Amino acid sequence: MRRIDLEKAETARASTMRDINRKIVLNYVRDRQPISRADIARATALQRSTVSTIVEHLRHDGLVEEIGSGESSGGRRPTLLQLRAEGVLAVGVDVAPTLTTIVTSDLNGQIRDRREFPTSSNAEKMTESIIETVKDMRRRGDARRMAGIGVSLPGLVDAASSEALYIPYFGWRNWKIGKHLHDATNLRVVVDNDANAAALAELWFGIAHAEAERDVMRDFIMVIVAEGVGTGIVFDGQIYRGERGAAGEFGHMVIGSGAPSTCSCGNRDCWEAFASGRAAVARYEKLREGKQRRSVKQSDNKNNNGDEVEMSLTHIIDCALDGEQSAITALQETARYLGIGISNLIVGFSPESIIIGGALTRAWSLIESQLQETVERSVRRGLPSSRIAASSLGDQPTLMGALSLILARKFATSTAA
Amino acid sequence: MRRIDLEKAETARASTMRDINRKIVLNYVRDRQPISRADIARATALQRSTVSTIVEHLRHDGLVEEIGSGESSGGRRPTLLQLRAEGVLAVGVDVAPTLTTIVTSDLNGQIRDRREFPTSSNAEKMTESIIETVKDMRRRGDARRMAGIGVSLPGLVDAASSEALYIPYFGWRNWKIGKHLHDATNLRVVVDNDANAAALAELWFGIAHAEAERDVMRDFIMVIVAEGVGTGIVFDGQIYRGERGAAGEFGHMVIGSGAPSTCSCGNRDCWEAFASGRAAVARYEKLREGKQRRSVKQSDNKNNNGDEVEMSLTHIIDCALDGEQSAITALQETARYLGIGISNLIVGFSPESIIIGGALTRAWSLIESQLQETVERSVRRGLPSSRIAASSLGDQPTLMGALSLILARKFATSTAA
DNA sequence: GAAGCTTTGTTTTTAGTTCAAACAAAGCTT
DNA sequence: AAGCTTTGTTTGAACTAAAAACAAAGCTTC
Repeated sequence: MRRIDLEKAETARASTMRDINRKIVLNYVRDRQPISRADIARATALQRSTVSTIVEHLRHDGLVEEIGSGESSGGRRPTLLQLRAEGVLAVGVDVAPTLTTIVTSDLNGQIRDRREFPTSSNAEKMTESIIETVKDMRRRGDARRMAGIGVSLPGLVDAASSEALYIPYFGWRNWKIGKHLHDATNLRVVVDNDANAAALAELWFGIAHAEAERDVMRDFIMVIVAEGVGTGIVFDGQIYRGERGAAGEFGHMVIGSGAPSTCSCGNRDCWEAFASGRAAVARYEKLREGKQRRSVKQSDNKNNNGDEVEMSLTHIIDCALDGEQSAITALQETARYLGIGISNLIVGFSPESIIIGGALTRAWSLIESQLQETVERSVRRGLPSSRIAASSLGDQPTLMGALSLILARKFATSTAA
Repeated sequence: MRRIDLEKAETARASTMRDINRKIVLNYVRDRQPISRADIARATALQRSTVSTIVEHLRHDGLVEEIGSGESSGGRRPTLLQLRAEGVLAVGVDVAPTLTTIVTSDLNGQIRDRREFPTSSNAEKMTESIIETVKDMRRRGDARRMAGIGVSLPGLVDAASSEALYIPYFGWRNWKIGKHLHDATNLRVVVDNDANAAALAELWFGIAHAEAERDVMRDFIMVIVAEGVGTGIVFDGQIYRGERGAAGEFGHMVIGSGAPSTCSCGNRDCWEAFASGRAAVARYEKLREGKQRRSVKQSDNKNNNGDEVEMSLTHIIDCALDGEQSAITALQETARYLGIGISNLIVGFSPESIIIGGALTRAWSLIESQLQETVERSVRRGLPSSRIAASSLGDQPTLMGALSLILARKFATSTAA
């Protein structure tokens, strides 16, 4: 039950009807491939004749293809259909504090080409490197099929204007990466915050997609824990962006006071100040009190390159996985506060699940029980408790997220009406 | 850009097209009344002929009527259309801790009939009283036009089964008010949490509706502050309910420790424990230290009738409005913590605005600046700050909410596709 | 005040899409 | 081999909105 937005609502005409049904059929092919026309007709309650004409269109557009016939169930054998994955290439650009990864993938999210280089703290240099890499991939690949470039950034992004408003890690402001990339390549460019992008990837390529039996998750929150803490909210199968695209900054919610580190916004009582990689580093340092081999700058100036801080979270996780007690303690204490924030989200949203991504997930085995326990204790009794899980997208959910910014467009319905 | 829910998606047929366009036209009539067919055609880009046939249907259904002709702009005079408000009657039941209000209204939300009685702490007695009142209203009114009964409750509600899972104020559990009301009246019954209901009212009958120029708010959060703290989330013109309808319990998010009162869930670090009417009462008591005329039970047992606690918030507000300093201080201190929670919501959602409702709003003039200031200080610099406003629905937003549960259905699009 | 222009609303025809039913193709069962 | 089942296509009907023509009613201007 939703209120119509009269400013944006589009009236239905014959083409609307067609577009809706084509999208539905395309999604059935994607989700249940291989599948026959008759199966689609049964599942959608469309007539077989209608499905046939729709499939004909989809084949003509190069999105669907026949792959021979299946087993007979007592009559004519069905003709099986699947996505024509090679029909579309997407480019994904994942800018993380230390490493920038650029890949191309097909419609199924299968990666075709991959490049990596260290992220520079100089925004102009980054713009150049990204453009160069994409151009090179284009030369070597099939440029005609490139549908667009998705860019995932660790900061505040205005998705509408494809502009990075503020990247705290490097202190970049108003980085117009979207415009630059578009001018250089003439491709569609979509830019978003890393947590939003990862949430989108989880929605379209995550757990639910893998386990065909389970329903697709449509309400969940993605929490990216690395240098900072970012959140991406998925509501009713859709990313929630809020005014000026600034939603999903739950990392800055107040959960107490006297945090071990400062937040990227300067406060000391944000969730991020308690539960980020930076917080873990601060705890580890305090535990080792001067004994630590590697000195770590407390980042309070913008524009510090900060590689050491990021390295340190990686380092702590390494030590913890090696069994070093103070590293384990630092991580578990961080996980406890992570749990408090997650409890807040669960209590407020009652989502189907909370998905954790980012550098911290490498220590998942060490922190999972602490996390579960904290949430268990904090969530109000009687309320349904949501599942908490590490991202199913491997170690780079944000990279998959960058691709999803382009790929999801091919299957999603428009926002109108 | 949303992912299609294949389990629920309905394919488009001719009737889908018709239904969409009828809803759009109906909403134009509602929002811009009086309006002519030609104006609707211009605004929607539908052909005048199409608008004519749609309006014919809407008139036949008794939802729209002609009210004479308007001014000519150089040609034939337009025939003006408006909602036929008497076509539909809705019943709204607002169960608040002290008072239960039952009203009927027309399609425009104009109240026609009104009854009130003190809320009893006995659930069965309440069921009876409500049924009796509705039946009586039905006898005296035009029963044929009654479209349904909306019920707003201060607690955890499963909207799908129309059952109150838990009403902390009275300790009621699994109160099947929906089923009982439906069995007794054979009308459609919709039950929801008070904050959700009030949010729905704000969406359909709130500020934006009154000021025709401004865009309709489609992303905001309703915060109801009375005995406890409840939140209703509106996202993309739609109430967000979450798993098992348990969303919107941000009152139980952790924002610190050592609150002046306990939360209805028993914890002492929930937002509600810092910012509810109960918290204000505790602060006031402490400030007056035994001097207060009226002793107030600290409610920690369920099933305490608790009228006195609710009376006390009213009482404190009265005193504060009379200029009593300790009452003012207690309220402002409460407002400060209210502000912290609101900051969290703003930072996380970046909604267009936060709307405050409930008993506390009577003290709006005393707390507004404190609230604004706290939020100003807490919200991260650079992020857009949302507007904070008292509900525009008078002193009973939840009553309007109860009506909206039925009325909104007449104009809203279905969730499908 | 009459002719011509403008605006509104209706009527008629056309086009696009799905539905429904019949048909053709291909395989299983007995 | 006959009959049944299943799949996919063909053909015509039904529904809806678009487009164009028309009718009604008012304004403007000479």
